[in-house]
Amino acid sequence: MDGNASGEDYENIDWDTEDELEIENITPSSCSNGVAHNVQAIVSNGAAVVSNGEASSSAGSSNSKLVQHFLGMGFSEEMIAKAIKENGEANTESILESLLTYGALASEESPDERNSCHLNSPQQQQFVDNDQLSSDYDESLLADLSDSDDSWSGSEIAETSNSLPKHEKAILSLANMGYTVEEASAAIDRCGPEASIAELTDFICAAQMAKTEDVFFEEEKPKISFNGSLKKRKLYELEMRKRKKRNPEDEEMIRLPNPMIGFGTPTHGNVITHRKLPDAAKAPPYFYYENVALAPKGVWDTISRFLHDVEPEFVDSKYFCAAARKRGYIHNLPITNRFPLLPLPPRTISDALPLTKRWWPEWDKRTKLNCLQTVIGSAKLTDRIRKALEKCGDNPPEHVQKYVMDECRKWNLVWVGKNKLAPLEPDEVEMLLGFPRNHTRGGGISRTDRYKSLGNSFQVDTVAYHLSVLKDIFPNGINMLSLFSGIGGAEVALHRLGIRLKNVVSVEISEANRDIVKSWWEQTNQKGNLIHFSDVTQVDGHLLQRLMFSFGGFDLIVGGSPCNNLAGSNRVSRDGLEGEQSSLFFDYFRIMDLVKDIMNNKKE
DNA sequence: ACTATAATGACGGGCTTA
DNA sequence: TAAGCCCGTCATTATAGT
Repeated sequence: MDGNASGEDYENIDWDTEDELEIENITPSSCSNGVAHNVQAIVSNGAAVVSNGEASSSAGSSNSKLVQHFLGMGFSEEMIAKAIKENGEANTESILESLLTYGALASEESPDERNSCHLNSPQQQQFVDNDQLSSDYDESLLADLSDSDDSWSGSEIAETSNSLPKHEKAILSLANMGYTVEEASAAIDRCGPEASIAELTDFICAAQMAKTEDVFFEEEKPKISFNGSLKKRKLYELEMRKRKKRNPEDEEMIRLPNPMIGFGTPTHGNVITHRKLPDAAKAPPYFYYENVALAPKGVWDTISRFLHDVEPEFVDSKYFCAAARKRGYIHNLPITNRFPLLPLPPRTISDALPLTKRWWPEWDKRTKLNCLQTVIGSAKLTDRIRKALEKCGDNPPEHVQKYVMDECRKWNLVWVGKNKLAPLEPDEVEMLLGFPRNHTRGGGISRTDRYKSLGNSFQVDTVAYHLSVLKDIFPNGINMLSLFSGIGGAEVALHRLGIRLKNVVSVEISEANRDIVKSWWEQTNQKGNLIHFSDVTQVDGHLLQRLMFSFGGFDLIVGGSPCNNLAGSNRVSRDGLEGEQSSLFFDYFRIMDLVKDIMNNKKE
């Protein structure tokens, strides 16, 4: 994947021009009402803010890359600037060390210093009065606000008793969210008794991160590679185990369900109809996070802990279509009255690919395909298999059958002729994943890249089933923040559900993928606005604030962060959540937290 | 002929379930 | 205990484009 957040290619990213160009491409087709006009201005400004930020941290682009890197880890800009000044730009390790030291020192410093080490807490971000805005815009803003307010007023509200003193109540809620009492009270000590739960969780997360890094540095001081190593993961797991020992019943490892049907599927029905969300997860907006289910041990525990301790819903898409796809979803959506996309997709290979039936030998017992991945079997492979089969006539001996079946399962081969196996065609993958035919075709994308983009995508029917509950909640449509959009699985799902897409802010590193979504957007005659950005690490509070200000906040944040370093088929760099690409999960967390903060401040 | 892009093939292992 | 599964990476080779 060209998605690579820590490479040298940052220098090549030209925010202003690229984004303005993309906006310009969109605006003419969809700006009949002035809203788009506003958005254009806002996005341009947003980009300008980003570059201003880079400029203000002085000393050019490599510096800003550095700053962004640490911002991404959750340190405040002031601290980063300070650390860079002390250590110089060259030595990232010593900068990080300084940053962590500041964190440690802060606890003994004066109260004023306390807030400076908060993770990502936006400084007094508020919504300004919108006198200067056009009436069009005003209307849409109000409509949106009432949308989201309505939707949340009905949800179950806190059951914490009012008799408790404030700080004990806070400890209680934090404990409910899965933090230890020590962590909670330390956070309250540091942030003060008046601190909001969000502030407190921010602090705890920062502390946890720092702690993990600390262990790493203590034992590995000499040469550290920044892009997480296996050792780093091992140490992280060690830390997990230590924590578990300290508090055995508190830190239950997440286990995968069998059958993997989450809270239910269209065919299994809703097995679970009620769940209790942690308080912190009840606040708007709705969020939906996705990643591979079979991640290294401890990864889902960490992801869950960062996402307000919401339990993952593990679902295998083989219950929705003809191909397996084991994924975990963490979301705060209601789970009653879900409904599937119609028509229901074929759920066996022979129904999905009828032409294969004729050639399917009786000794191939498969009815479902395995997970659709990013690479396919080669022509040479299927040629070898054909020759092997031809040699032994109509009834291949056991060992040949086993050889063939092993390859079939490994490469998801299907029968297309006598003794002839073939990998799936890209349009067959599109169909299995629930995308319109030719969704990824043309526009300059190579076959190889089509497979890659598709292999990295959502299964649309599965995601749509989960998101279907939004249809009643937002009859007028939604504003969505789509992180790691890929080829637009969430967008397609919502569209097929008949949920209008008002404003979609989409962040996707691959230009080919952005083109795919853009072209889908045009072809489906979307009336809303599609706003593209390329790099999640560059999405900051200012940008979000401007965007949200323009259309009244997000109703939904969707994202599946990179699985490269989690996926089982990665033999080279399965480094866990700290891996080069997979660590972008922390940007999902960071951005979600920023959005929540902005939306909550707005209400007060 | 040279360059850029696309396709190919070699590369295990951690973890779960039966 | 054994079988089966997995949103992958990288260097090399083939092909397309000029």
